[in-house]
Amino acid sequence: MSEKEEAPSTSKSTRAPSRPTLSLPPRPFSEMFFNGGVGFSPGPMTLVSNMFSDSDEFRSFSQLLAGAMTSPATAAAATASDYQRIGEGTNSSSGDVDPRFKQNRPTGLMISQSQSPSMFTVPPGLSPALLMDSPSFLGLFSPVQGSYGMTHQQALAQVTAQAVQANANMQPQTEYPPSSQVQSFSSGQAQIPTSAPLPAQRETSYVTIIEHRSQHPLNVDKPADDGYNWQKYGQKQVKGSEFPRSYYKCTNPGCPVKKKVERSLDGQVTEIIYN
DNA sequence: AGCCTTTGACCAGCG
DNA sequence: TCGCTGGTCAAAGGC
Repeated sequence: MSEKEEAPSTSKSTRAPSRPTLSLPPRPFSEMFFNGGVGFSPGPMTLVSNMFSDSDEFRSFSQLLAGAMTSPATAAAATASDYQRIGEGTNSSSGDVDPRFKQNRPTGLMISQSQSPSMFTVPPGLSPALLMDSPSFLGLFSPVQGSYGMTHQQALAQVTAQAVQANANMQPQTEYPPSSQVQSFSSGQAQIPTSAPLPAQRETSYVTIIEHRSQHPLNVDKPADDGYNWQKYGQKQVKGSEFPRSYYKCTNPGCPVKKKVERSLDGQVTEIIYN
């Protein structure tokens, strides 16, 4: 049961003890979402894109997440450190970027972008299930009332939306775990492929959020308790990633959601991708 | 007994 | 066509 398999011997340089920390491009994404001004039907991409625009209401996403944590086990901070690379790929100013971005998870990002149009990631600490009850989002996002019985795309959109709203709803709080629990949330701005027009159709939208966070020992082997039941169905050491990637699927009846989790040896969740 | 994890094998996509 | 890689399957075992 060791949550720790063999440490990937392939690792280039031992894990850096410290996660990249960037200041977060804060913005009341809740406003962006709900008052975006566009009577819109934002896809996850749009949502997240808005989410990470600039603002100074929040200093870091970790704060948001911290507030969103509903249980100690999920208290954590996500770092959007990789956001910067999202959609940006290697074009543009790759030169002024922390090398870690390129070294640590270039592939993850690429995968997220290109392999699964409907894929998106959500900070693990969020509680999709909790958000299920969020009328505003349901109404906003889709006419669907529940998470099941909807299309895969809808389910995806909803989970993302919920996660997003969770952040929005929780943000008022300012109390979050001490620094030991929350690593400073690094982030850049979420760079969504600019070339990709934010479509009216959410079918094609996708969002990738890579998060780094401190993980409580208790929850080491399981994905964040987000209200869904997850069954692990595979694990792989992915090339280009320092840590093994675990594959989970939602075991709730009719739930099409799957997620991939990368977790470091010390239990830190390094990446969660819902799709 | 049922659910979940583990893990090797298999398959598909891509260069 | 072949090898690599990521994702999934399914049997076995544990809790």
